[in-house]
Amino acid sequence: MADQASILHADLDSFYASVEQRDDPGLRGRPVLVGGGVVLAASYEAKAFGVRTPMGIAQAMALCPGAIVVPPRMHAYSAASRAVFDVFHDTTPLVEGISIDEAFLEVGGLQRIMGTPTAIATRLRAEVRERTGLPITVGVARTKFLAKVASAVGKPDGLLVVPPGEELSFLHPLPIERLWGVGPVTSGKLREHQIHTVGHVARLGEAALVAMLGGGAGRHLHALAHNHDPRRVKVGHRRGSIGAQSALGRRDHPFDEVDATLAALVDRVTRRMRAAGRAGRTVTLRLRFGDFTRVTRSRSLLKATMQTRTVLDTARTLLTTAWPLIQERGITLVGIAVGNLDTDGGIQLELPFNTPHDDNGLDTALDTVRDRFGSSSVTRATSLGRHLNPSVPILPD
DNA sequence: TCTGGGGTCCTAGGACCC
DNA sequence: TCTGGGGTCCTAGGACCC
Repeated sequence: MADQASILHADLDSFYASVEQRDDPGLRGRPVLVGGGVVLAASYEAKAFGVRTPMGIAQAMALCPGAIVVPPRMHAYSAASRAVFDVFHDTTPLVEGISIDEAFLEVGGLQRIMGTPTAIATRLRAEVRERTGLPITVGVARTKFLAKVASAVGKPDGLLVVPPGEELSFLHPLPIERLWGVGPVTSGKLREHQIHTVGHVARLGEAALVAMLGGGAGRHLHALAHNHDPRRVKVGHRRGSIGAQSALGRRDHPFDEVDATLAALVDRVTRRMRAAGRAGRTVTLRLRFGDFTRVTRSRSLLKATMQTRTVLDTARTLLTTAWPLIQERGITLVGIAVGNLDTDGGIQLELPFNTPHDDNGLDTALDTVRDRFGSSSVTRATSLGRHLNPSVPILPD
């Protein structure tokens, strides 16, 4: 681990609500709720009344009767996000975006030019405020995990630096819910065992945690409680799936209605895929029922696609197979996602194989590709499909 | 606390391959 | 004919994050 706290976690405060207050001076200093059915974001004035996301608007209004409800303006938030990320990129090339309003920045190599991480973080906050008009909190630490905890503790509109040497005394008194990966289920299990703070978790020992939570989660939490987090700030993150979903309400929904919703969702998703230039191979149908249980049904295609027709046909097949379950339990949400976005950018050749493992056919095909695109563009060949007419994607590096 | 829309990662069994 | 170890891919579910 580095000997200096050089990872910044920058996190905009109540992002959607802050953008609304910035763009409409009449909302400043007042409790603002962004959302329709549920609260997507609440200003700090509203949070002071106990409003949280994702709370129903009705419930939030009961807690905070003077709140002003604003419908979300996603385009404004995307634009604001881009402006903030411009400031990040002007600070360091090592920026890892995590969501629309959050990023990690590695500033360890910039000391000579830009000053200490603390100085850089201070300047970053001022610059975000100046250039975008938005409040932002920055946490600084040696690990990603701790930087993120620091920004959460430092909110709102704050800067919190955790120097090496003070890490565990900062971390251990915090409640277990501060650990990344501890949600309602895991926190319930831990609290059943009278484990309430991160310090408790740290003293517990890995074996006991693994027995309680399973291998993956147990080892993960043990490491975090000791501030062991070797992950570096990573640039050039590409998402692995693109999806859309829609809540349906608790009444009865005939097949045609669900099918029409599904078609609209597929249209939205494939449009976004084409705009991003990404093709995917696995189509997943997401369903939620009246009792709030969920299931997924998925199907992997032989070739990656971004075509509305292909995705819709697959989605419809999945919906039809799941229909008996839907009739039994009542549907309240339908969603579609296309994943396995990994063959995009490749060139696909359909080979007329007559027998499996026709290596001559494959070699001939690869020669064809080398002739057309140059030998350096052929870096990997995979045969998909096990018997007849496999399709062979040739992936450039 | 009765719950939106967008994602990520992990686990596990089964089919299939060498 | 019965057997092993090591691996990938697919499907499904679950927990979690913002």
